[in-house]
This record gives sequence, structure tokens and C-alpha cells, in this order.
Amino acid sequence: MSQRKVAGDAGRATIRDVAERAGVSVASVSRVLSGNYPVSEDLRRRVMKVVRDLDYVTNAHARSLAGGGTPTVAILINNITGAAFAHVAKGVEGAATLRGWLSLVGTTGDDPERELALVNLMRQQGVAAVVLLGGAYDYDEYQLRMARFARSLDAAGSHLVLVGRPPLEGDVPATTVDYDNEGGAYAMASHLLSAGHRRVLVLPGHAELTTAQGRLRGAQRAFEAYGVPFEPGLVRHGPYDYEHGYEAVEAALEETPDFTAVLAGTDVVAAGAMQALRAAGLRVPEDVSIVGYDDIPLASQLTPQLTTVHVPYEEMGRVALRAVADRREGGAGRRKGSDGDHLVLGTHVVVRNSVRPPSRRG
Amino acid sequence: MSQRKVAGDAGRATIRDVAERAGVSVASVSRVLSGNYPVSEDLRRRVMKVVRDLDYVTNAHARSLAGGGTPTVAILINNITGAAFAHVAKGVEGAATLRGWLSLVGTTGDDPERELALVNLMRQQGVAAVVLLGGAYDYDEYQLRMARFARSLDAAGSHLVLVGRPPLEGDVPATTVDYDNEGGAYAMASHLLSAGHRRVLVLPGHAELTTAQGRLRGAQRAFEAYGVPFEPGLVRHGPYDYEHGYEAVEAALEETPDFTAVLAGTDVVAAGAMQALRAAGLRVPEDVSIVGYDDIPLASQLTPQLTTVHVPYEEMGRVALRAVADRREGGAGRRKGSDGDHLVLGTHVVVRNSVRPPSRRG
DNA sequence: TGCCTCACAGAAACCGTATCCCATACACTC
DNA sequence: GAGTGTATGGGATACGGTTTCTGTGAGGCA
Repeated sequence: MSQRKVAGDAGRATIRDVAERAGVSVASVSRVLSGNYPVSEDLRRRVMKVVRDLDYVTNAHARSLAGGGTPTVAILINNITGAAFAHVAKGVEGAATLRGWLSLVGTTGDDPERELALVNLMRQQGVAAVVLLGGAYDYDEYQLRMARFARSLDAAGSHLVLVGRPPLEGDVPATTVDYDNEGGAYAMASHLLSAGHRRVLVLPGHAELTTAQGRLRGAQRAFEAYGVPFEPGLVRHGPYDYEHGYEAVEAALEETPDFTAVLAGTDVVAAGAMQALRAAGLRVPEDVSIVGYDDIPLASQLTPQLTTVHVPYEEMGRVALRAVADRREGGAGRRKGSDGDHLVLGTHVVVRNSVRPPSRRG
Repeated sequence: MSQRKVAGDAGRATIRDVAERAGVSVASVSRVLSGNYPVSEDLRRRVMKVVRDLDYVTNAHARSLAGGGTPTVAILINNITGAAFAHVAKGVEGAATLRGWLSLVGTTGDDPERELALVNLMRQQGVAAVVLLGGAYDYDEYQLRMARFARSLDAAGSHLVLVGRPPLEGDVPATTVDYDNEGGAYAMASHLLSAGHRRVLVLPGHAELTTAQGRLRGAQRAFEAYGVPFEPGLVRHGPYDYEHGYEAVEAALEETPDFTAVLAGTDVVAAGAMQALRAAGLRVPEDVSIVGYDDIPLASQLTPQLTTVHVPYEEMGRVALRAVADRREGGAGRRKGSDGDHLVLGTHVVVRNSVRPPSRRG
């Protein structure tokens, strides 16, 4: 009698099918599977056998609708291809999996419209948190947008986490996980200065990008600390990509060729810069020293291996997830403005082979 | 009266809240929002205003339980950090977004247990398809595992897509998107041979990895075509990473130092090989030529820029999603063994600066 | 032996949305 | 002015689980 149902089953088996076939109630099956209620060994065995026979899995949608369900974190990235972001995603994903959480990844392609659409989509999914990665432009509008997102998610019982972005001002329900951008740049610049370099080409990134601003500021502070005048003419802004590194060095060799070192805002920019120097017949590090920022795998795969600033991307991801999980377990009604809203991780210089004392090439 | 509900609302607003506040029925709200049923302009306005006021979004779980819902693709990756995989993921994600589909990413960490767990998790989520990326070991067990996955997903109305993995034998409901692994290796080896190289160090990858087997086979065929004896002693197997490239070259320089070119199984392996050659005082490409495989961004960021085989990773991702979408729209009851189960994309050699005719170093 | 407690199983009430089926109002036609 | 068709809104139900509430048999104790 129940054979017909099972045989002609086009879609997936339901909990009712399992119950019927095992000769027990639906409630019992649910209890065996979720395991949060005592059941007799006999019942468990009978149910599990049918579950295996039917290759049954519970319907996650129904489950989460009924109140149970796996918590989910959404990770929103500008560009899944960026090496740094991949590491953060890995950290989040790993920590999520460890707790049995699920993680979703969406890419925004640097488009604010898509970012908005994705945040809403994630809200529909009822995610426990939305993790936003990557640098942000245009400080004022950014603050407004993010504050709206934060409140909107908060009202829906979710939470916004900003990773590698500037923290939000005022009383906004969001968590920020950041690293010491300026401090890393300070240390990196100090490293060059203490090696004797005085004329340093600085490629901090886009002027509007907060990350670039921090890195530039750190470099400036180091110059001040060493009593070396900082030359605005040796600063060149541009995107964080290989091409910019190449072109910036090309232009600098034309206009201000007396620099003895390059302080790149990113390892990828450094790779481009290195290539341009070589194309101009200059040796690295004998003629020109060069340093990067981020410590992605590329840094140790270049020749010479790149001295750079290690940013704990993967740990940032883990920390972000832990912050969300703690908040969720530590009771929902957490006080606004409580501590732990802004976590800052440290960075450090990784010394490899791309820096030498300045030559007298100039 | 309804004020109490709205004001004290801890979680998110429901469609009922919206209906009540707008003074219409739940059904009407649903119809306004999904837009697949005629509603009067007046009704639409009233409902939309309340939706905005309450910042309401529909519950995706409830929606998909009730039959509607956004199709979702799951992407399962070994390691999110791998550059090639990131590009496939990007292709899938992009194509999915274009159709309004959602995409989920999970990482297996090369662990078959986790792979199984993830496939089940995705089955629970009711995904439209599961896309599995990356090379696979152990041919026999692999076939069995995948066949089980395929049938299991198929029974649940979902579908398995293998990308960059060997196709399944027999009558299994799965789609494979592949590229011409062997052909690319053949072309790459021919490139070296036609430049005059005869003693070539080959680093195809792990011997059990099907990708490595294909690349090795392609190289062998090229040697045969050129009438050059293929030396098994110049083949060194190992993982697809930087360290293997370095160590393999180090060892080869010790044992069989007369090679004039390196045919690396991967761009990353090539990077390691290049570094080891430099460490031994050899110049690339003046003393030793070197080629890679994959054409990831790294290839053009090395010095010299790497000649390599371009694999259309992103397109593979797009193609994979298109295959799933077509199948889903083209009626569920597609005949088994129908065409389109195995799609093969072409590759081509990208010539850069890492190959020269052999020197008489030896 | 009778009563009470405990351990477990079943029935039923939700969770939030889509949709089927029916009711109503209005415009038209004859 | 009655009858028919069309456009649109509402009520009820289904989706597949979880959980609360209730019921029942077995065992412990007097």
C-alpha cells in the first residue's frame, strides 16, 4: 500500500515517508534525527534503517522554518579572485564549518547596487550574519549605507560584520574586524629607512580608498620619526593591480628617477613595479629595493622573494566568525556600544630578499 | 491593536504583519510581491508602502518550501585559495547571478569525508545542482563515490556537475565539463621541442591525479611525434605546489643536470622551479627554458613572464551553470545518456618570455 | 494488589509563504 | 434589466519539518 508512494516517488522522500515505512510517528523520526530527545534504542535502529534505505535527508528549508536549522553566515566579496579576500573567506568558512555552520559567498563586483541587492538576498535567507570584505570608497556615503545595512540586519535578528573596512561611527549595531594598517606601513617604511633609503617611491593605492590612506599615513609617520622629509612628488596613487605598479614605476623613472626604493601598497603592485624596473634594466634589489604589503603567496614566489607586511587575513576571518557566534550564544539582547565591537589585529614585517642598502646608482 | 505586534516585534516582520497593516489579505501581499498575478495599482501602492515602512523581506525558506524560491547552485572546492578554482567559482557565480540564481560555496580540504558531508548538506538545502571542482585521486573508488553522489542527487531532483574532473563511466546522471588537458600538454611540449629542446625535465604532478596523467600523456605523445625518445628518468611526480617545483629542480640538478628546459604541470610549480634554478646560479630563459600550465595571473607576474597553457577556467564555470540551467528549463525527464553530458573546452598556448632555444650549458 | 511516577511515543499546532478555488464587483451585451 | 464574462481580492490548504501537549504502558513502592 505504501509501496506505490515510494516507488513512484519523483521528488525526495519526506519525513512522513520514513515514518510510514518504519511504522512510527513523524514526531519520533524527527526526534531520532535531531537527537535532542530521549528515544529507545529499538526505535532509533528501526528509523535509521529506513533513513538509509530511502537515502533520506531532512529538508533544510522546512527545518529552519520550523525554528531549528543550521545557522548560516554570508560572505560578501568584491572579487573572489583577489588573493587576500580568498584567505579571509577561508578563515570564515573554516571556523563556520567547525561549528556546523553553513557559509554562503556572494560577489559584488565593486557595485554598490549589487551590494545592496545581496544584503537583501541574505536577509531573505535569514542568515545569522553578513560579513562584508574589502576596502570602501567615499567615506560619507559609505557610513550612511553601512549604518542602514546594520540596522536593517539587526532588526531582522541578523548582524553586520565589517572586515578590513573602516569601523562605523556612532551607535550602530555592527562589528568591525580590522588590522593595524597604519602600523604595518609604519614598520615597513621604517625598515627601508633604517636600511639607509631616503628617496622612496610610494604607491599607496587609490587616494579615496581608506586602506590606502592608512598605509600612506603610516609611511609619513615613519619619515617624520626618522627626521627625513617626506616628498609628495614621490607618491603615486592608483588601483591595487599589477598594471598600476608597472605604469607608476615607468612614469617615475621618467620624472623622478632618483628613488632608491619602492614602497608598494600591495604585493601585486610590487610585482608590477618589479617587472617595470627590470624592463628598464635595473636590478632588484641591487639597484632598487622594493617592498610589498599583504604577504599573499605571490610574495614568496617572486624572484627575489618579497619583503612585505604580513596581514593575518585568515585569522581575521576566524575572528569575525567567532565574534558573531559569541554574540549569538551570549544572549541576543547585548547592550549597544558594548565592547568587542571593534577588533584590531596586529601585523608584522616579513623580511625576505628584496631590500638592500641603497646603491649609488643615482 | 496591531500596534502591539509591530512595536514589540523582536524578529522579522512577516507577510501577515504587512497584510494586516495594509488592510488586505495575505494572498494579495504575496501577489504584489511576486508579481505573477494581476493586481490593481491602488493595492500595489498600499502594499508597497507598508513593505518599505516595515523594511520587509520575504522569508526565503518559507518561500521555497511553498514551491516558489530561488534556484541555488552549490560549488564545492578543495581549497578556496587555489587561483584556478577561484576563477571557475567566479564563472559559476557570475552566470548564476545573471539568472537570479544564488550560489553557495563550500570547501572540502581534500577530505573525502567532508566532501560527502557537504554533498548531503547541499542536498538538504535543496540545491538545483552541485558543482564539484578540482582533480580527483584513485580512479576506482572515485568512480563509485561519484556515481553514488550522482544518483542520490538525481533522485532528489538535483544534479551533479563535475568540472575539471574525469567524466563518469556508464549510465550515470551527471554532467562533466572538462578541458583538453592532454591536448594542451601536447601543444606545450611541441613548443619546447620545436625550439630545439631534447632533454626536458617534466613535472606533471601527483601520479594518481588524473590531471597529471593527462598532462604527462600529452607530453609523451609530442615526443613521439617529434621522434625524440622520452626519458622516464626526467619525470618527477609531486604535488601541485611551489615547494615541489623547487625541490624537484634541486634534485634534478643533482642527478640529471643536463636538461635544458622544464615542463611544469602548473604555473605555481613553474614558479618554484624557476626559483630553484636561480638559486643554483642558472638564468631563465638564457640557460634553462621553463613553461607552466593554467595561465593564472601569477604567470604574467613572474620575471620572465611565463609561457604557459591557457585553461578557460572562468568559461568552464559559466558553461557548467548553463548546462544545469538548460537541463532544468528543458524539462526534467531528460533521457539518460543524452548528449551534452560531457563538454570539452579547448586550450591554447600563451607565448611569453620564458622559452629560448637551448644553450650549450651542459 | 493498587497507586504513582517515569520514560517514551503519538496527535496536533504551528513556522511563513504560494497558490488553488471561490466570491465579488463591475463592464458589457442583448 | 437580467445574464455573462472579466478583473481582482480573500479564505483555505499544502509545503516538510519541530515542538508542545497529551496519553499510555511499565515498573517501583507501600
